[in-house]
Amino acid sequence: MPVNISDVMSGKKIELIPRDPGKIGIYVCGVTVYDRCHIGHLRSMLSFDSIIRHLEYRGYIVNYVRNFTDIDDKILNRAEEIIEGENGDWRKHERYLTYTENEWNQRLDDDRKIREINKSSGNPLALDVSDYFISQFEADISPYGMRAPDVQPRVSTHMDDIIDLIRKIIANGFGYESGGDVYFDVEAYHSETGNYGVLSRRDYSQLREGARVSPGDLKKNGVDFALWKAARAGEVSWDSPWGKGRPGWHIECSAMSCNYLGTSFDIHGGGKDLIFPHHENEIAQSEAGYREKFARNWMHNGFVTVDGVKMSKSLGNFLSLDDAAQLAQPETWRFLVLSVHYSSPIDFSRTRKNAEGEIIRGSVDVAAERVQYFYQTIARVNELLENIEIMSDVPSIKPEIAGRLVEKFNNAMDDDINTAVAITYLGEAAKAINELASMKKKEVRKIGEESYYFTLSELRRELMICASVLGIFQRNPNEFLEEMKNFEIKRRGLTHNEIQSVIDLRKEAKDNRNFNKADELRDSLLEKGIMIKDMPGFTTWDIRF
RNA sequence: GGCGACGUCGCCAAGCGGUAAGGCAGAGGUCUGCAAAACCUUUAUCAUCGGUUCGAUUCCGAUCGUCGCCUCCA
Repeated sequence: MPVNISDVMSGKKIELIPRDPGKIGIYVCGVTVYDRCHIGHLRSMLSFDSIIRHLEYRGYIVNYVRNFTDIDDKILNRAEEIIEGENGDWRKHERYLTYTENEWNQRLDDDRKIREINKSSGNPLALDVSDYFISQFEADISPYGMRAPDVQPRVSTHMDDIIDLIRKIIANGFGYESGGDVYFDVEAYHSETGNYGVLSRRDYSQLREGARVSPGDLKKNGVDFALWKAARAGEVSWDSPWGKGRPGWHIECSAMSCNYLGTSFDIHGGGKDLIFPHHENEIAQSEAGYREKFARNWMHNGFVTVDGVKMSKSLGNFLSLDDAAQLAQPETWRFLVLSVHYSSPIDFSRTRKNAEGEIIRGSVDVAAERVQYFYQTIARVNELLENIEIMSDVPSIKPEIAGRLVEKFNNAMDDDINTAVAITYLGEAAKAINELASMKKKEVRKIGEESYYFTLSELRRELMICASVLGIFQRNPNEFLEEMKNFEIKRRGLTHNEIQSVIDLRKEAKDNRNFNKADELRDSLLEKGIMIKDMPGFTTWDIRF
C-alpha cells in the first residue's frame, strides 16, 4: 500500500509519489539560532521524525535536510544587546516584559558565555551567538533520539549559493537592486505566474492593498521582500555584487534546499506558522530563480498550545527545552507528540482541578502514565517468556490482534502518518498481553500452553516492531522504569529513604493490625503521587501520575 | 476587517459518504485486611439550522462559538 499524505498546497490527501522512485528528499525548516529552543520546536522535530522514520521503514531512502538559520535580524539584535551589556536599554523592550527571574538568569548567563567565547574566537559576535545556540540546540535535543538530518546546512556557509540564486532571480526579471538592498518583485512574479498566495490561500490583490510602503522604503511595492540586505555599520557582512550585506529571511531556505535536494524535490515541511510569509516567499523565489516547480508536497505540523492558547513569547506561556526536561522524560514528550496527529494542535497541560474541584488529568501526566504502562507491560511479557521455547505451528488465541498488529499499524501510518491511531493499536496489543499475563495457570493449561506462549511472543514481536518505527519503548524496560521512578520522585521532592521509612512504619502498623494507621500512612504517600503496593510477602511502591 | 482551521462522551483524541477507535476520569466486578496494579463490564448520534444523497459526524450553505494567520515565530 502506498503512503498517503495531506498536501497543504492542494489541500488534499494524496499518494506520495517520489520524484525518483524509492527515494524521498525532504527539507524541514529548522531553527533560527538566536536563543534557546522551546517545546514548539521539539514538537515540530518529533513530528517530522515520525514521518521520516515511517518513510524509511517503508523502504524509502530518505534524504533529510534541516537547516540552521544562523544569520538573521534576530541574531544581529542579540549580538547588539550583548554588546550593550547587561544594563542596556534593550531590557526594556516589550518582548522581555514577561521574562521570569529564571529566564533572566539564563538569558544573562548565556550572554556572558557568548561574550567570553567571543574574546578568543576572532569571529564576528553574531556568528558566536549562532554557534553557541547551535551547540545548545544539539545538547537539548540529543536525549530525544531523533533520526539525525543527513545535512544541517547553515546560511553562513552557503553565501555563494544564495548570491547565485539572487542573481538568477534578478536576471529573470523578478528582483531589483535598490540602495544596496535587493528585493523580490512580487508584482512581476504574480502577474506572470498568478501563483503568489496559493499555498497560504491568500488573495494577491488584497495582500497588495494591505501592505504599505512606508516613507523612505526602498521597495517598489509593499509586498516585496528583501533578498539581500545592505550591511549596517559594524554588522557582520559578506561581499556581493550589490555590495557588502547579508541575505534576507526566506532566501536561505530556497538556496539550501535546492542545493541539496535539487530544484524540485519531494517534501517541504515546517510549522504551520511558516506557511505565510516564509514558505510562500520560498516558492516565489525558487520558482522565479530556477524556473521549476519547487516542493512537490507541503507538510506542516500544528502548534503547541497551553490551555488552548498558542504558546508565544509575548504571552509568557512558552516552555523551553530546559523546562521540558524538568517536567517529563524524553520518551514522555515523544509519546505525547505521537498521541496527536502531526497537523493538529497539541494542548499541553498539567493535572489540575476544575471549577467543580474535579481533577482533570494533564496531557503530560497522561502521556507519562501510558509510557509507564507500556514499559511495565513489556517487562511483564519479557519475564513470562524467559526460558520459554516458542512453538510456531499453533493457533493464536488473540487472532484479532496477534498476527495483525503490524498490518493495522502500517495502515494507520500509511494514512497520513496517523500516529494517534497507530498508538492505539499498540495499546490493544499491550492490553492483550496483560490479559494473558493475568490468567491463572489452570486457565492457561485449559487453552493450551503452546498457543498461550506463542500468542504472547507474537504480540511482543509485533509490538516491538511498531514501537521501533515510532522510536518508543526501545530501552531495557526495568532500567527505564527505575529511571522513571528516580526522575519522578525527584520531581516530587522525595527520596527513596523517605518513602521506605513510611513503608516501614506502615508495616509495623499492619503487623499490629492497626489498619487505620496503615491506611493513613498509605494515603499520605498517595497525596504525593506515590502508590504503595502490597505484593505477596513484601511491599513496594510505584509512581502515580 | 481579510483569509484559514476547528467545534465528536466530564477531559483528551481518532474518524475523510454507509449508521461513532482509543486513552483519562466515573460506575460495577475479579483480586485484596483495605488498597494498588492488571483484566472484565458499562457511559455519545458528533455546536445549531437547512440542503445534496438510498444513506452524512463525514459533502454544500447559513448561524453561533473557539482558535490561528495577516509583524518575528515550529
